[in-house]
Parts: sequence; C-alpha cells; structure tokens
Amino acid sequence: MVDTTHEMQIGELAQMCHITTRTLRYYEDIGLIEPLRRLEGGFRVYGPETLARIQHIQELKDLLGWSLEEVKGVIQAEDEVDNLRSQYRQSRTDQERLAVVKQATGVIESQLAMVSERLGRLDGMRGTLQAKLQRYGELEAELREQVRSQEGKL
Amino acid sequence: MVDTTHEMQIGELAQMCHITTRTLRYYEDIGLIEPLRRLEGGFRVYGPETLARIQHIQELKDLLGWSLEEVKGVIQAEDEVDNLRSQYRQSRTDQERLAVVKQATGVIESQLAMVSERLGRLDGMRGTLQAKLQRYGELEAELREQVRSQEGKL
DNA sequence: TCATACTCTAACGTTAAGGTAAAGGCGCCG
DNA sequence: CGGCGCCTTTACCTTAACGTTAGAGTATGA
Repeated sequence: MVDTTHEMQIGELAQMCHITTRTLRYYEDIGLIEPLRRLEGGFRVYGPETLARIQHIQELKDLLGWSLEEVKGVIQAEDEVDNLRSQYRQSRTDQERLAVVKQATGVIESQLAMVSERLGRLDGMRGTLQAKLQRYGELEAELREQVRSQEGKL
Repeated sequence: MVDTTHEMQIGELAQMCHITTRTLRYYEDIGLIEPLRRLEGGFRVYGPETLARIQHIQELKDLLGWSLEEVKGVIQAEDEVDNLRSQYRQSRTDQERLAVVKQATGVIESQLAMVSERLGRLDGMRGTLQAKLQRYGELEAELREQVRSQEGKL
C-alpha cells in the first residue's frame, strides 16, 4: 500500500527532490507529472508517489543522460502497465492489455540493454583511470626523489 | 610511439568521430582541441591523437554527463602532466612539476570516485529493471492464460 | 584551366531546460 | 483584519551546444 497520509504542496515537494518549484511546474507542462488534485485556491497537492516518480525521472536523466522527452516515452509505457491493475481503463480487452505489457517489456528491455552497455563502458573507464593513477603515482615518487636530492645540495 | 603517418583534414576527422565539422571548430573555439598545424590555404591538419582526444571528450560528456566546460578542466590537468615529459615547459622546477602531478592526481581521483559512484547507481538501476522485467513476465503469462480461456469459449 | 569537392570565417538561428520577474491570490497566526 | 509567507499564472530571459547559411578561397583530377 502506498502511504497516502503525507500530502504536500509544491514547495515541500521541491525541497525533498532538491529541485525548484519552477522545475516541477515545467515537468507538469510537458506532461511528466501531475498533482494529485488542487485546493480550492488552485494550490497543487502531491502525494509521495510523485516524489518517487521525480527521483525516477532524475535517474533516467542523470544516469542515462536522456532528454525529458525520451524520459517521457519510457515512463508513459510504465504508466500504462500500472494502469492495467487499477480500474482505470479497465475497459481494455485482454488482448489489448497483453499488447500493453509486451510493449512495456520491450521498453524495459531496451532500457536494461542501455544500462548494461553503460556499465561496461564505465567499467572500462574505471580501468584506464586506475592505470593512469598508478602512472601518476610513479611519476610523483620519481619527482619526490629528485627534489630530495636537490635539497641535499643546499 | 604515436602514429604520425596518418594526417587528415577536418572532414575526415569528423567522419571518424561521428560528429560534424562544425562541432570540431566549436571545440577549438572553446579551447578543447587544436589542429597540429594549418596548410598554406588555412586548412586545418590533425593527427590521430586528436581522434583519441575527441573520444575521450565524448566519454566524459556522454558517460559522465559533464558539460564541455567541466571536460575542459579535466583534460587541461591531464595535458599539463603530459607536458612534463616533453621539453615544452621544461622550464619548471621539480617542485612545480610535483605540484602539477599532485593536482592532476586529485583530478583523476575525483573522476574515479565519480565513475565508481555512477557504477554503483547504475548497478542498482539494473537490479530494479530486472525485477520489473520479471514482474512483467508474470503478468504477461497471466494475461496469456486469460486470453486462452476466452478463446475456449468461442 | 576548369569543374567539383572540400574548407574557411562570420554571423544568425535553434532547442532543451529551466531562471527570473511581475502582479496578484490564498491561508493562517495573532 | 492585517501581515506574512507560500502559491498562482504569464511572459520574457538565459545558456550550452551546436545547426545553418552565405560568400569566398583552396586543392585536385580531367
């Protein structure tokens, strides 16, 4: 069960995500998120699911370097599967629901492939960095020795 | 030894890097790269080191998501260490050279830390993706079963 | 020597992802 | 009910990283 107890307004949510309210409204503009509902005055009200959603968005954006437009495609596919469980859009036939799951599976698989590829390249990068660090260490030792011998001459 | 035999002009280099000539000139503008020399007519001439340099730049940009300005800082530190070996700027004292190596070591170390952190987060992401894939697989099997039983009713 | 393909500089255009400011409502405390 | 802090929309501004076009020069094979 999702904790529906802690509702919040845009400022608090922004703080928890370490982003600005402007960014949240912008994400809403481009269809990435939506408030649970609004107060009479028009104030946006969010639940904790949105916090998780934002974090998910930031992972896709920062870790995979995707644009918000690309991110949108992915989470929309995920959303559709989530909606299969709820009564919302229960109207689909089972064949249609199967198609939705298949499509989302494809999205996740390609995402997984991308993550794996990145893991490989990052690991390669780590290797070269470690090698470079070792070379620098040796160079430093060498230079230290030279400095020492020069100090001896004083 | 670096292969100095294969010199090329901007178009060929662009093709090998899968970028445009515009991008290469832009990188030059902001001080990321420089041609080996120019022909009389002003045409840029590059060596193969530049190809490696561009690939390095793209790794930092794409894999770590750094801006070109951040990339510049890193490769400048690396350049300085490389210059220690050549007669260029041989004028430094050993203390100064030691300082350069130390600074570059710091740069590489923080780079390594960042790579490691990203590796960890990416690995976590892979885990959740695999879990999600499994759930989708189960859901798909379930739906398939429902479709089968409905076909039986026809 | 001429045509063709490549290159040069300079300058304006574009897009994503927000930043910032203005002018005005809302909610609640005292 | 007055003030204070948060929220609303609208609208213009900014920056990075190039794209694109124009107008002119260069290199080279036929």
